Amino acid sequence: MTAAFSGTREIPHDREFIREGDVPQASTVLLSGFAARSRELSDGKRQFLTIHVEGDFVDLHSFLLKKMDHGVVALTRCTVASVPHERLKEITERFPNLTRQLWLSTLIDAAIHREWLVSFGRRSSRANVAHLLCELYMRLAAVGKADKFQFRLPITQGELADARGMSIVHLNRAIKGLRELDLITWLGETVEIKDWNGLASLADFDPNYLKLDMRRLAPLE
Amino acid sequence: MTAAFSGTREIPHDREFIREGDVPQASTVLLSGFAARSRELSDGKRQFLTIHVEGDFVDLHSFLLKKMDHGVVALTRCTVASVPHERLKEITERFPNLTRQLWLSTLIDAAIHREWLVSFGRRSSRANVAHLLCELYMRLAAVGKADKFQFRLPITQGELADARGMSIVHLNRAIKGLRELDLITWLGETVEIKDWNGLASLADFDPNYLKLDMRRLAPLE
DNA sequence: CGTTTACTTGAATGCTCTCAACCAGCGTGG
DNA sequence: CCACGCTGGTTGAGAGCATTCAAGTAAACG
Repeated sequence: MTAAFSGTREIPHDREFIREGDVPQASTVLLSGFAARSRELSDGKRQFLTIHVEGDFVDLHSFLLKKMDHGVVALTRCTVASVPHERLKEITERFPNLTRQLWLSTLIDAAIHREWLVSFGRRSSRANVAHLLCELYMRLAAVGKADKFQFRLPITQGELADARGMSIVHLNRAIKGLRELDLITWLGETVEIKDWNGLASLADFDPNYLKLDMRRLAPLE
Repeated sequence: MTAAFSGTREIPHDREFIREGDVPQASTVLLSGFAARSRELSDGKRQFLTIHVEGDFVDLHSFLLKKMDHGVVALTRCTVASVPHERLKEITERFPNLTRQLWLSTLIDAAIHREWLVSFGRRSSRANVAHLLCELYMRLAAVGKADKFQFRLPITQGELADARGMSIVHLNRAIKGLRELDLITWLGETVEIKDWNGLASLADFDPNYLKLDMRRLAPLE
């Protein structure tokens, strides 16, 4: 049923390919690259709401929510595919199992939001950053893009700062802190977690919320 | 189809009636009172993830996510009803429309999470509090529990602080700031928004995310 | 090469937290 | 009836955290 995808598209780096206020007629799956859901305030400040990795539906919720309450920006070059909402409607009419799988996928998005809320509200800046690294490692490993506690993270500190709700400078110092604690190394674009247990315990990280065991990599196969 | 409710229950004030780690066999609807989804960190800090008002499903996501990644605590005396997951399963097998309605309800939860993320990450403390007041006013008005820019909010500043990711003292000063700007009054348990436009513009509040027009008050009628 | 982009660091400012005290209202028990 | 203790709200002060501004470094690119 890869026929559910109507052709793939390349998105250049830095392009906001879905905009707040849009009413998409199709939902978009990220096939490669990194993207972020993004919200901008009237004073110009930007907040990312999730970082997406390959295999993620970036706006499945627009199927029912209609109008986008945030944009989606390509943090790297991305390739994406679309699933028309009409097709999703058919699925919900005829395939309850698949429907629940799609629903589950949006529920995991919400679980990630909740974990970020905890990070923003109650974790120290180091723990906040540590938590994101743990999350990304687990999610990337689940799609074969991380291994042996290493992964490529080709996104800037400015973008990471927008993902953590902090300033660039402060994010930088938080990373420095993690390095000084000997928890990670970060050379160029590759992150290595030197001490997973240490990092996870600093971050109070429990991977259960990601439901990696329940996820199907390609929900529409 | 109110038969979907299997009897109502009273929950005393302050009781955590769903706990992190639980695997509920039914989902719970809040029929009256205030409740909050709550997560506790190992150092004892607490973060609320949503405040629920009457009419809300507090853990519909447990139908598919199975294991709770947070608790739910009664902020006031509450009355709740349960919908067995078996019943929900039937609905997803037989009633696509209803299924989409339930799915939508969890998508709105996620939209609220996103708005909180923006508040925590990028809004000033005053704007953060202002945004919550705007949100609660709109949601309470939608269920007939707010009117003429007034509503009862019978929850403590300690609880509000946990809902905003800040300390009690700082929350108190943020409220003080809103009072000094002549945006609100707050006498005992009743909040009055004296200047809706002022409050909403300080908070950068746009009610679209709540999808009040799409919501059915009782999704199971 | 010179320019640009990203990372890093220092310093000053301002925001937020903790600690501590005080006040008001309320319910309890004497 | 009043004294007491409890809870919740409010304020002050100091310490610590995070932001901004600014400068310097390094790698990437035309």
